[in-house]
Amino acid sequence: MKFQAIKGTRDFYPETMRLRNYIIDTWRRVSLRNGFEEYDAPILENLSLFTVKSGEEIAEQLFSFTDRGGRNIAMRPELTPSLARMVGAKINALPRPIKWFAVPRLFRAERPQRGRLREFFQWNIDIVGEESIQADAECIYTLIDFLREVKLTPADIQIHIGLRPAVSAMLTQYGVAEEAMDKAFLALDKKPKIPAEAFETMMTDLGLSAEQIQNITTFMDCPSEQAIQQLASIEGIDEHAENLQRLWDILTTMGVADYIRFDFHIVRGLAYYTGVVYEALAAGERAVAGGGRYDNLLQLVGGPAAGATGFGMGDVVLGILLDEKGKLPADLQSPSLDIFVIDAGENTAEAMLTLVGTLRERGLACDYSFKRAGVGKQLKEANRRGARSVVLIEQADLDAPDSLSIKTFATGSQTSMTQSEFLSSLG
RNA sequence: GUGGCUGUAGCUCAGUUGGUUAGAGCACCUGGUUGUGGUCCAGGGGGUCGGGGGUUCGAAUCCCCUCAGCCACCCCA
Repeated sequence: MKFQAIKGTRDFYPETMRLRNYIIDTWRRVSLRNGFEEYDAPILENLSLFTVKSGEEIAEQLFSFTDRGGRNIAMRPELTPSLARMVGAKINALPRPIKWFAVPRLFRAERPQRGRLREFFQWNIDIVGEESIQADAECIYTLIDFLREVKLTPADIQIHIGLRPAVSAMLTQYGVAEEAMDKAFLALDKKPKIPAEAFETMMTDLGLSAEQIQNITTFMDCPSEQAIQQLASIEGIDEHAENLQRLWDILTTMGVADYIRFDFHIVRGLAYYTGVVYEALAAGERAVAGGGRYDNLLQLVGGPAAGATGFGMGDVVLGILLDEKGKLPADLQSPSLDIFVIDAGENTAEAMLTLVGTLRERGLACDYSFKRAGVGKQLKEANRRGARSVVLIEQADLDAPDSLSIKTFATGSQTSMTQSEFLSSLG
């Protein structure tokens, strides 16, 4: 074979396309029922839209090219800068609240590995212009609503919620210098995955004493149930602590608290998060979803001075998780047709085409065999094609008594009727 | 960018210490069961053994290079 798909990209044959559609259709359905509106932006953007936010080094991690006019063009690695651009252009004309979702196709020039490809789809949920924790709660609720929809239980996956300003204040209170803050966050992020000694070494390297490290460790390892009370020991974050309590109350009232836990290890890489941060984590997998509040980001990328909060969920890790947990719907295994029409009589080929046309016009997924074969062969094809029922045409005159036989595969039952009786039975 | 593992049919794999025309199951296609599907039976197509070079009388098998895939690290928007 001379050509193959580009590294890190996927061919979607019908079988895998059904999976992709299932995921995206579910994202869309859940978004809409939670009151979000869909938007999208171009796949191609100016390279500088991304470098202004993340620095020049980001250019190494995305696909870009120079067009014939000498402009630097990037294939978008994320959607948020485009969102900022779009919102910024019409900020005063947009009806509030701005609850938007998108399912962009994204590209990143990274080396592929489990759960990470170079081309993928990502569900984005964002609320712009609402500063209150209610907006964060709404996003997290929508995330959980999706998890429930795809049958992932609290035993399968948990949303770990952190609070970046509180952790920052805690680290300062326990002796971490301002210039060491980024490295301290990185250490906290890694802490659950590395040995305790390795974490202590990292913190010692930041100039912390054993006692300071112990204070930090004790704070971090606090159980979720005591996380909010514990915040009282940190100075200057009363407002954040109240927000976290409010978040808990909202999600409890809405009946999804069993999906969440507080976990201050969650700090999420880049520094632009300004409030709650969270990741949907399943055992043994990288994060299925991640997000938080980013009140300064829109302005940073040239957008309006408006607060925002939201999350992203990639299709790759999600697909792996659904597969391994056995949560993929069984009907993804085969194609589906409402009705397969079988030419079963003498000179009924033309009547078959007539009926197929009528059924399709009524909006039914309907097909027939290209081959003029025996009834057995046609039934075999109907079964292979995933038809729920078949209509056997017994007589060329579709209005004659018993001209049609209707057979339902699931039950094996079969009854005879005329075309008009059949059509009215469809409702 | 760094490191490890793996490449035989569309998929999962077998292939004896290097030895004749490289096999199986599944999938696919055709036919049969003589007007009723899933089962079953028979047959068929499909591989320059990832590619290139080398050793040898002879290489899927041994050596070198290369490409690809997977996994981990870095990073994670």
